[in-house]
Amino acid sequence: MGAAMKRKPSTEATAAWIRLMRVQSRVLDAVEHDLKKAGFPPLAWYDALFELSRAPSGELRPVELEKQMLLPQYSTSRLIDRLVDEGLAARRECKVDKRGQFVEITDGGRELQKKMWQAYSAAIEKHVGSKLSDADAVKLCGLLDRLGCACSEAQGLAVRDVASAR
Amino acid sequence: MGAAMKRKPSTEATAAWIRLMRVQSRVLDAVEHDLKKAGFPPLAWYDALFELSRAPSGELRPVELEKQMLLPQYSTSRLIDRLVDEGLAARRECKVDKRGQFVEITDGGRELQKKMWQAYSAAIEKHVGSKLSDADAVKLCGLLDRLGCACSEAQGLAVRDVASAR
DNA sequence: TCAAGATTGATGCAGATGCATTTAGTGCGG
DNA sequence: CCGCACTAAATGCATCTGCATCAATCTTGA
Repeated sequence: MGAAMKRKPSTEATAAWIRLMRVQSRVLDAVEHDLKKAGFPPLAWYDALFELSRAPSGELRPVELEKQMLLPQYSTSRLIDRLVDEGLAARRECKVDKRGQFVEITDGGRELQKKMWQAYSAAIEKHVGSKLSDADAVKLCGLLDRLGCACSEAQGLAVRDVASAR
Repeated sequence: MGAAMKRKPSTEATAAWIRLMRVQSRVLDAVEHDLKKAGFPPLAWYDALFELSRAPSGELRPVELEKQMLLPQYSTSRLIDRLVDEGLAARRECKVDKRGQFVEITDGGRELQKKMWQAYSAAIEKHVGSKLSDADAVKLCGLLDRLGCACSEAQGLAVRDVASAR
């Protein structure tokens, strides 16, 4: 493994990289914009509420949430702060490990999650679904999955459950 | 166009949306990480230097740069501040429109852009190229292009030129 | 049993971002 | 020529992020 292992990407790979960055950015901006226009908080709040809502008893350890959401630890900690400030979640003590805690979604949190899904799903349909046949969406998934390394586990779950999330 | 137009996305579309977000985030993180580990500034600096370097005379109006990079105005303004602070670009007055200015890449800027391309291209190959055949990369491009609305113009250029950028 | 190390979560600080507004200059219609 | 709407770019302010570090607690192994 010398300096020679720094190989150059093909034109095709570079083009795919650029598309991946640009298209994701555009689509995400569009969806976030729709959500904000409808008066909702950022997508990250939805993701957190969704993960909490589908957890047993509606509660998770921050460290679990962190893994699900692929966020850094401090970022999760502050997101929880905000959810708690807004009454969407509550911190509960963890008896078996006093360092830790549980974060439990509140009724208000569940309600917001459901309301957001209305707008969120409409935005996905508008910015993704309407531009791609189901067959093409499947092809796109397959190609993207090859780029993500070990992302299939958490991802697979999320996909299945999001789809049935209402 | 009543409330009924809020249609629900298919399972496939939702899965594609999730993959697009997660995979992009992972791949971008990986590439940015490699770049940072090699001691380089963020990718946005490269993009700006690249746009400047390929512009006629190596200079652009901030408003042009903004359009190329799909960044908000204030963000471009501050990015230019940083490039100028580091001696990678210089602000030059615009005689035909005194509100405006030109931003010109310096020799140091061109040099950094080239050095970064070494690490950047290696990272693209490592995180994208090596995981996808050229044919699959082309397929991925095609599918992604259908999600991005009018992104083809600037994108097409960038792709062609990035590929020949050294 | 107890010290060393690992793990959980919070936080101080510096820098970045988003938003609204400001400053300066252009160009058009009257 | 002037006023008014418009565009270019910068900036004040609040918030958010990343990084390093901290405090508390748990676990391990001698």
